[in-house]
Amino acid sequence: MSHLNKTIKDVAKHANVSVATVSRVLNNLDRVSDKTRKKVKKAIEELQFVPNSLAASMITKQTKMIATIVPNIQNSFYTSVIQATADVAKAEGYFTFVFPTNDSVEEEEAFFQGVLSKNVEGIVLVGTQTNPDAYKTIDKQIVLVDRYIENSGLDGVVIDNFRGAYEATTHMIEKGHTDIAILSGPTIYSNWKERYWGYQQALKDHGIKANPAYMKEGNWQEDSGYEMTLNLMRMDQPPTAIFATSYILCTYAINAIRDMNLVIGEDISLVGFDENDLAQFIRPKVTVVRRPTYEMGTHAATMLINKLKHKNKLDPHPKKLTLSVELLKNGSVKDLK
Amino acid sequence: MSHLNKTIKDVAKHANVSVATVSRVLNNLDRVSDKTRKKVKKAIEELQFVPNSLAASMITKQTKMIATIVPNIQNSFYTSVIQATADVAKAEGYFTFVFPTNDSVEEEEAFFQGVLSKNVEGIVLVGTQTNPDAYKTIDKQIVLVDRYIENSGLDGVVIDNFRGAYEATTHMIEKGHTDIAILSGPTIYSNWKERYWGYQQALKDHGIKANPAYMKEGNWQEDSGYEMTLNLMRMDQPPTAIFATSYILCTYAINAIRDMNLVIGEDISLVGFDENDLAQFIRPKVTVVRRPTYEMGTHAATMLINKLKHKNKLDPHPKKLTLSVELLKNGSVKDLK
DNA sequence: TTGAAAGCGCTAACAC
DNA sequence: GTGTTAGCGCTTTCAA
Repeated sequence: MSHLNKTIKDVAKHANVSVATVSRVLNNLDRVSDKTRKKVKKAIEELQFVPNSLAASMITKQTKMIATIVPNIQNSFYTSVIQATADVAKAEGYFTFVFPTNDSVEEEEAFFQGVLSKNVEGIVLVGTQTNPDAYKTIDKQIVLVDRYIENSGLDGVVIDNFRGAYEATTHMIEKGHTDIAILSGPTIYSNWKERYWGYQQALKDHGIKANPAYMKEGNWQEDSGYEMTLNLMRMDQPPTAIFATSYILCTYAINAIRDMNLVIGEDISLVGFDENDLAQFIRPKVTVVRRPTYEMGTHAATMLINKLKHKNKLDPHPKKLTLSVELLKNGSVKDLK
Repeated sequence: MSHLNKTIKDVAKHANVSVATVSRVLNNLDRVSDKTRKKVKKAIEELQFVPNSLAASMITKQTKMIATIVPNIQNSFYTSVIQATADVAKAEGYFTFVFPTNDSVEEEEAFFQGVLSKNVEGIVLVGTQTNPDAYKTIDKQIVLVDRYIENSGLDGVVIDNFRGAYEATTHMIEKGHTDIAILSGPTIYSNWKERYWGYQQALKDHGIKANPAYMKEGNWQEDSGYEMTLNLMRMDQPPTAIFATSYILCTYAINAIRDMNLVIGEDISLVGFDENDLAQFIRPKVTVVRRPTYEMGTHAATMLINKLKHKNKLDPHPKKLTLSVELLKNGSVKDLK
């Protein structure tokens, strides 16, 4: 903020009008004569005046700023969401703070403190918390993405995790697999929990007893998928199929399988989550549960901005929008029949 | 910005002190007795008061906000830079707007307008413009990343593109290759231009005449690398080696090569830029020019924030920081000797 | 159609 | 140590 910055006052003086008039021109308000308007615009031009929207915010109580909070900004799922919110925000004239929490509750809270004092109007949040009351004290509009919190009273955009996992597992079962492993992230989050449930339900519905040794829960971060896959394949009776329930887990599973000199779709069947470079590169392509990642972001951002625009007539009922998923059968599941 | 928000005045009343005292406590200023401080803190707690840092900004001329502007937020190079600036900003108490320009000058300018009115203090910029005067009117601290503009008077963080390309090309030549193609992005940007120069210089220094038909310039976006690779390999005399000068170009080159049923390191040699999932997955691993992407971001953000902190004693000489690169010889270049 | 003036929530002299 | 007060740059009544 340069000290040399021109103010509305300078413009007023330069154009020989009052500050009120300049403000009217700036905000395209009515009741300014064409002549005055032109005069003011010329002055603005000549002084290279840039209005200080912060000062305006103090009065209008509108900052046109939102925040997008995600665990990580290098995971392609989250970047897709960020891209989407950025696009929607751009179209609506909003500016977006982006913040990675590293899935740390402390980092998230610290950021909340700071960004709330900046008066963001709302937040698109892939949160670290799972407690229904966790975000109760945040007196801002919030839309949760991917990880929903039941009974929190918050709006959210999610996918049909249960069905995605159910269909993926059923697909493997129908191909003759019964020894099906699952690589999961932390099941404290709704997304993982529901995928886990879908997997279990599919097994149950087909009369297959779930084998606890085949169920691996890692952190979604980094390379846990690699170790888990190695461990699975080194069992006395390894699974014949693996369901890797995230983009990252799938990537690491593929790497582990390759490093063991096993062939996907032959020695071991694999179903992943989300399309990704690797899963689409190898042949046969990996069968994956496809979800509309970008659309999740656009819906979330749109819901948020709609709420900001219609603050007065808010629907008090929390809305959870569930987008459907699709099983892309690409040939990485061997037919055992 | 809720209308119900407490203000410093409410706190003052509640604690039975003046607003000045509350302000002092808030900013950890001296000369407040322990007793008063405690009283104020208690009031803040009880009222759940969140200070409006925008109001403070108006007086202090400090907003603690910066912007990170990149062409795209789904490319892993840029996310690495964003992650880095976010990390540095976080450590320094700054908040970061993130904005993708899609390499559109118009979008970039529109964003500048908006974000400048929000009084960001500085900008980390992978810009769309190449004109030395392009950013002259932006009265903010700017640090360029990756794409430097000579004679712009701006600071920047880049890598030694020339040397990286020179060494990569020399490596191929030393393995006996003379028919070496290059996949480049838009050479209007310094990074591509320098890589192109490095490639040409290496050929020249080894007495190899450059073949214009082997030099392909695409847009860095999307899939141009795929088409370019196909076209190269369909030539009457295709190259024996390809230098793909970016992470994306390399990824698409790999896909194209696979789709033509050619074997990397055997039928066609390949050198890429930046490590990436795919280049590291396939065997032999792709030889790449490795650059410190995250460090580019941390250096840029650190330079920026240092400048913001020491505004008064600014070094008037523009600083260009060049980080070194490293050729990771991974075996995708066949030895023709 | 325009201007004067109050005030958004806060900081920073300056006084006591 | 603490309080009073002017004012940051802007919008918004209210008058003219």
